[in-house]
Amino acid sequence: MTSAIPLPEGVSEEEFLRLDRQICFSLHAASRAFNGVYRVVLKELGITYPQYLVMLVLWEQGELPVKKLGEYLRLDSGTLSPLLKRLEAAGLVRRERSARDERSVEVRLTEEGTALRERALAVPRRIVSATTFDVDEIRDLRDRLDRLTAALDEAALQDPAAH
Amino acid sequence: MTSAIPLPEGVSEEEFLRLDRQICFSLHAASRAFNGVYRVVLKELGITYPQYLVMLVLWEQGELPVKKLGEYLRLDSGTLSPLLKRLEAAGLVRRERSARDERSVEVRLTEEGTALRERALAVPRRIVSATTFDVDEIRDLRDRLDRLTAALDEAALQDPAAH
DNA sequence: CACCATTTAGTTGTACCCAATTGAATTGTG
DNA sequence: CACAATTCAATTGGGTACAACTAAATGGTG
Repeated sequence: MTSAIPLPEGVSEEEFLRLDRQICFSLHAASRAFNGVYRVVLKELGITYPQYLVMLVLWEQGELPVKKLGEYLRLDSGTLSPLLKRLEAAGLVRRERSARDERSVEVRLTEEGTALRERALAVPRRIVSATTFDVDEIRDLRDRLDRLTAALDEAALQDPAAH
Repeated sequence: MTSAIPLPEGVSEEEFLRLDRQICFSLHAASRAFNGVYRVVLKELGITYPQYLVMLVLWEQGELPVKKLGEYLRLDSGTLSPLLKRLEAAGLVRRERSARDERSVEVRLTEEGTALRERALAVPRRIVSATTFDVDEIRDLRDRLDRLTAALDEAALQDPAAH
């Protein structure tokens, strides 16, 4: 059984090409544009955007193992390990092997890492403001993107088999 | 003169934090999810998603200099140079210094590169289908993302001065 | 013609991102 | 208890992405 194809029959291959190109370009561009604004805003904090995402989770959750961090952010250890080392080198976090489970590494904030939160408080307002979107538009866009992500993740799992 | 802040006064800092987190995370996730689907679909063509974007432009435009390619894709030479070398190593493109202007490098398709288009024709349909979005939804999302990108690009230019 | 700013690719260094592998620790089963 | 399967972090390798820099070529301007 193939997955549902919600597109009308009468759409030409050229039309698909245009649509595909447009949506991918737009998404790619938006992602990089966001990154660009974050680069500017976070430069004064001395961290990158993915590092900021990690800090957000730590500020919210306190300490937690690399595994959990990866689940929250959907990143694997190949991405997180070097990133966390850089955060440790910057003095913002500490990494310690768990006593209970020697396989696990606990990531926790240092004094400095905790203190950084104060300076980071102004970031979201600046970012949201930079979008020129109002609260409802942002929520709406977020919902659409989440729906898109769910569909794509689903397809990535099923497609290799469907070929 | 500061840029317009379209947000109501009564929104708390915590609310901004949530919004910021959600929209950034969702965009990040969507971008990577798209990349994941492309990875799966393009594996049989032996190219990556950014390489596919380059091929799309070449299939459409014929030959063109690295500079123009970068303008179309919003990528600089630091990204394009190694990418194009890989496409050349794969036998899909050739790079030749322009006779008119020795600074410029023309990128053109090989026989093999041109031939690949046939096998790539099925890609857009599969990608669009994977989104489960219909044509209107895609166009609408594209428009929102483009609006977002324009606003963010604008902000990235002005923000350093605004501090 | 000589000088200088500009244009264009390429290189280097830093940082993500993912696939695949490694190695240590833990858990489940007989 | 022994041993296989699993879990978890780290590492390695290939591929973007961008900033800063280099180097060659071009195009004025005096």
